[in-house]
Amino acid sequence: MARLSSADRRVALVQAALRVIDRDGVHAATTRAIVAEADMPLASFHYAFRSRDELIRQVIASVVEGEKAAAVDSLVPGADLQSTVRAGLQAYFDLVVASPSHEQAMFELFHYSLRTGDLADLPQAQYESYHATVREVLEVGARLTGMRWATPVDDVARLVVVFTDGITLAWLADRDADAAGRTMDLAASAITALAVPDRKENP
Amino acid sequence: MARLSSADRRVALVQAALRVIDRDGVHAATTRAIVAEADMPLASFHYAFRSRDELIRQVIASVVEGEKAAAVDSLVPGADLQSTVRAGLQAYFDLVVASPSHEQAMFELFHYSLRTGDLADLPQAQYESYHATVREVLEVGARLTGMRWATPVDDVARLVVVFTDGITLAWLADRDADAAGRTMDLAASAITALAVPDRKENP
DNA sequence: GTCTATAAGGAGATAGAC
DNA sequence: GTCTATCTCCTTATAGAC
Repeated sequence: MARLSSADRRVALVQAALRVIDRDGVHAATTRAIVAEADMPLASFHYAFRSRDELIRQVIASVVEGEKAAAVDSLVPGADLQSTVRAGLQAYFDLVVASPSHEQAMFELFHYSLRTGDLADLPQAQYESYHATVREVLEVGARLTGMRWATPVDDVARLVVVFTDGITLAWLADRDADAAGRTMDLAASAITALAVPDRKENP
Repeated sequence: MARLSSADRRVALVQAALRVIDRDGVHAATTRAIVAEADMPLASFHYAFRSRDELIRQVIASVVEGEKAAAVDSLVPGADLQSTVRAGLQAYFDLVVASPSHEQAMFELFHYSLRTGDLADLPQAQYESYHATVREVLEVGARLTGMRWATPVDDVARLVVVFTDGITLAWLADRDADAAGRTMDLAASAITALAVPDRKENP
């Protein structure tokens, strides 16, 4: 194997850290566990990162980007806005069920940041990114189904994230996919109720 | 100070642990930090509890009880169901704002349990307790305002917990109380939409 | 540049003195 | 019964050999 550049080493460590966190949780992501996962000697860690928290910061930036890509993929236009929203929620939920520990890891990273002085700026940025991403999806979804949001789209986006977080937590606790489905039905209705037909569509 | 019985010692340690967790997070709640908070020698810890996780189990049982009491207190009947629900959400949210790190601690304990084999049974019990408590409040709230739930009350209760969890997480991230208020407005509407006038009230 | 070896400190749990 | 002193293991970080 060729020697890695410093930048490549950082990327490899971030990916290894994410694998460890997904598998065993944030508290298990020690420098030793991470370098073992990346198959590197321990000293390489502090050659690439100043501290463990500097790596965690990169990990969070990386996963937030990943969520953004996943959200955009979730837009599968349906017959009307309600079925589009319901399908989007289901697409997200399917990801959660496929890798529950990844979603757990997202929450753990969030709470770890809240408690860590050096990372205290991350939670706000994380949720701003979520809200901005969902807002874009909402705008496209409404346009594709001839609707517009009667409530400020910022507030609708926040509501959607509230739903996805809450639905995820409840399912992580009881693994009741049927109940989660019923909550998503209610959520899709509540979200769709905030839109009205777009008059500009048929002038 | 008189010597404490074994049972009293357990209670004192659980309360001390909760104070440490609220203040500094679950990861900071080491046996040493807990006995220091309780002003006891280190060895007392393993005299009262077999392991740290056995204490954490007690802490979770204790805080879940606390949430139950708080939820019942949140029932302040208003003019109609919607304002009653809105006031209940606000009462909960006021508690979050008053002690954010306590609500953070609840989430941390939840995620810690999910990752810890010995405690893996707790998250489900924790959410069952939440759902049961909210269900009772919902039933009383509907009755007091002459309404009944047209959707199974179990599903409504789950939706309410989804809202409170999601609203709390978003506020912990951006501390935007105005945005949280607008989400609570939307939530109160969505919840109230699931109830209908109770025909039996005026036979 | 890279890695072995080690420093320095914190963790849970317990042996054994009183 | 109670607590001091300690055991053993694991952590982040770095010094210094190659």
